[in-house]
Amino acid sequence: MDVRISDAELEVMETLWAAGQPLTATEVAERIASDRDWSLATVKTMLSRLAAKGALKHREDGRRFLYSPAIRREAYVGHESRRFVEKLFGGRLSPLVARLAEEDALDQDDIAAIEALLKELKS
Amino acid sequence: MDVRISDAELEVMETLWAAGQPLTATEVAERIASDRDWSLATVKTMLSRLAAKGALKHREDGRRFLYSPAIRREAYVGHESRRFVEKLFGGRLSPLVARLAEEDALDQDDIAAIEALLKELKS
DNA sequence: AACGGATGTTTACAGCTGTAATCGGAGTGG
DNA sequence: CCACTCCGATTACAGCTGTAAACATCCGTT
Repeated sequence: MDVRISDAELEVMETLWAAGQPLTATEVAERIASDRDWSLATVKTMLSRLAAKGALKHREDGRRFLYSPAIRREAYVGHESRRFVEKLFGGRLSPLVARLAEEDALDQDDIAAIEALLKELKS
Repeated sequence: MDVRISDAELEVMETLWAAGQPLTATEVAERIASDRDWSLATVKTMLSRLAAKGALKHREDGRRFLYSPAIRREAYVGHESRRFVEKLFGGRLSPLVARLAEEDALDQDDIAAIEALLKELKS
């Protein structure tokens, strides 16, 4: 369950998560082409590696495969977030908030959203 | 200025940051030995790679080197934090807070600390 | 039946990582 | 002066990453 996904692989996962339905390799490539500048071969490599890692599964559809995520985005993102906060901030979120605040990486909207979340938590 | 530091290398940087003074390779190894189980050779490799990357600098002290960080921890941590939030949360911190909250990864102290920080920001 | 296109699989290859062993030069005790 | 030790530098090597080309196979068309 501890699937590590590289930056490039993540691009493919994001595409599948965003699609909300199984996609063929070609479809994935088309949707990624706009951002990154990958050849179809590269996308296929990513799909194979992700399948090998168990991050996605594929179902046969005649000649081709239909790929879909095998893990939920929330689960993956939550896992990575805990890892990150653990690694650099001793597992506490507040120092991260402090650091980003210090660097003016938080806008008013973001701050308000966080406050609302925390207020919710206390009730 | 965009120094990438791997997990293992980070262990060495943390040691130097924590030391607050230049250390020899042997000293670094001693201080790390408790956590990780690295040979002195491995620590030396890390020091060389970090020096090559410009993450640390060394000064000659007779026959050996005294190593010290070339970048400040706050700068590195801030950089990585922005990268991370950018990569998984579209650059906004609130969704990260939401995710961790959802997974009960925030304790009361942490929450209180964050609220205090944000309150400070608004004044 | 042969050919070309679509598709997954295999192979490629350089750079980074984790983890070290080994080499070569300098200083030290005898 | 010589063997030994300490230290940085060089070399090693497998696994992961980014990026892709080549290969094998099947399907539909000519």
